Amino acid sequence: MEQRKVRVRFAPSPTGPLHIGGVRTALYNYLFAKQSGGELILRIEDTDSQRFVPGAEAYIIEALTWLGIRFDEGVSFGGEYGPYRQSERKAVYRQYVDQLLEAGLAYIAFDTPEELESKRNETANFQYDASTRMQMRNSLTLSKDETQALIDAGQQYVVRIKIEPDEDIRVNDIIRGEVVINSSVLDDKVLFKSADQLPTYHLANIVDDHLMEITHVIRGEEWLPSAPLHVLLYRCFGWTDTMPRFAHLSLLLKPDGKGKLSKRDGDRLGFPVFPLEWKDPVSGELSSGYRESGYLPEAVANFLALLGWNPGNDQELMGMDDLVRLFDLTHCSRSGAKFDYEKGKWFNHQYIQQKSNGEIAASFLPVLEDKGILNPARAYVEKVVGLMKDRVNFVKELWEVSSFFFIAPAAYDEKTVQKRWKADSAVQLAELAEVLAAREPFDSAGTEETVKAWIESKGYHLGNMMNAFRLALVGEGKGPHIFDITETLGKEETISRIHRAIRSLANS
RNA sequence: GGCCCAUUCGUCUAUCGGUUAGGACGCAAGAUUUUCAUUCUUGAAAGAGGGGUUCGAUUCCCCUAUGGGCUACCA
Repeated sequence: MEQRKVRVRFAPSPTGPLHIGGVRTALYNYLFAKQSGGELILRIEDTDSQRFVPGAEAYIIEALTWLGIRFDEGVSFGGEYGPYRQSERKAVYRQYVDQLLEAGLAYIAFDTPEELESKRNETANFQYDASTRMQMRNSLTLSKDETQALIDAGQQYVVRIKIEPDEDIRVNDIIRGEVVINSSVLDDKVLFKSADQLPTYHLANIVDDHLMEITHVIRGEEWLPSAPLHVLLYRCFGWTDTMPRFAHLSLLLKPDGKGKLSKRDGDRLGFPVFPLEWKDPVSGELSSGYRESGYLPEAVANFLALLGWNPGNDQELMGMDDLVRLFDLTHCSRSGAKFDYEKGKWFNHQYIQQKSNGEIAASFLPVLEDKGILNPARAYVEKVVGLMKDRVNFVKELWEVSSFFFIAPAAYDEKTVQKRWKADSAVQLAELAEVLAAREPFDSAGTEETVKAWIESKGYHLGNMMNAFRLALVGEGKGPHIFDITETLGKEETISRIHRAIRSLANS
């Protein structure tokens, strides 16, 4: 068999923001293409003029770019096989529809939507197929002249594929193995619509995949039932020798309950189901995105990759390079994966730890500005980040745990005061302030040594002393190592906070 | 309703006939620590049910149940 260069495509419909499941499909296509040294193509399947949403296409490109998914060809990326927007390929499809018509593999049907509707109502399980098409109004039941007359009269019609009954159609799926469906359960699907004079997904998909020399179709499980129809279409066109291999991915399911993950689950359960924030152009409704929620793209990619695939061992933390190297379609699971948002947070935590303090500080700066901390010293922010980043899942959470580094406590946590502020705390801290004033340099380890030696010489209780000290610096009973705090705050601020605490807690 | 796909800890999953059924998230406990976290250690936690095939089934086959998808002039 001829060795063709791997070419895969991600082919979304611009009907709204890209769903996280779609993002995963795009990611798998990307990983597969990269590891085989192949090409990834972005094709926009906008053959449903009714559901077109402005801005969706740009959203899709921005989202995938953010995640690090790079296309080699397609809408906005150029290439030799364009145009890559199906609405711009009308003439191409018409030509292939005519080819099918001439070969007698498809036929013209005049039945109106209303007629079909009433047919479906009066006949249970009505299906437009070999068993019923001879009772309908189409080019099979009408004479050639009658058909032509109707067309000339401007009568609207669709083109349907003529499926021969009673044949087992085999689809070889990389993930699922051989799937057999009898052609009798398939209906004579519409290939070309009268309403908008565009092909349906089925026709456009096969024609484009063939023309664009696609070698592997990696798509969602929702397409599995129509895969036999697609196989049949390749046969009708005589393209079976270059028919792509199929891989149908299991779906992403709701974390709780039943069904596949939907837009509403995000709102209901409080996590994003879209990569980027999206504002519906009509309703104005805002849907949250992973990017705006503080996720690192690497974390999202890693998390998503593992939802339905695994490297065959225990490895979980994988950067894009690792994923490209390890990805394997045969290791994709056949069953749907419930979306585990908690694990997604954990991945983000891991990737925050991997980033340098400088990088995290850069994304923390806008948060600080938002909190009124204008133009903080960059080195100071980086130092704080280094001390605090292992406590957070998201950059924005850094503020909650480290605000005391930027704003001296104005109030002191009541419970902590009761527990940690002893009768002699004020006196002891005042003495401590003097010891600190004399200490030079003010580094963490050296200061700790000095203070501990002093406490011991005075016979003070170490725990009581330190806890009161912490209360003075932080305002509550938590935080990093206390001398890391003093080093970061600096001598002047440290001593100032001690006096401040004494003033307001002296009577406690 | 019909057709198709699936079914291992709560969740994501490993196992490609023989394992004390492994890992991770989450949860619990302990250790470390002047605090809160982090970290580390430990623990609880699974083969849907029933038939086969086999010396032996989580693994292969069938049935049932359950879940999911599709069933449009939507993709």
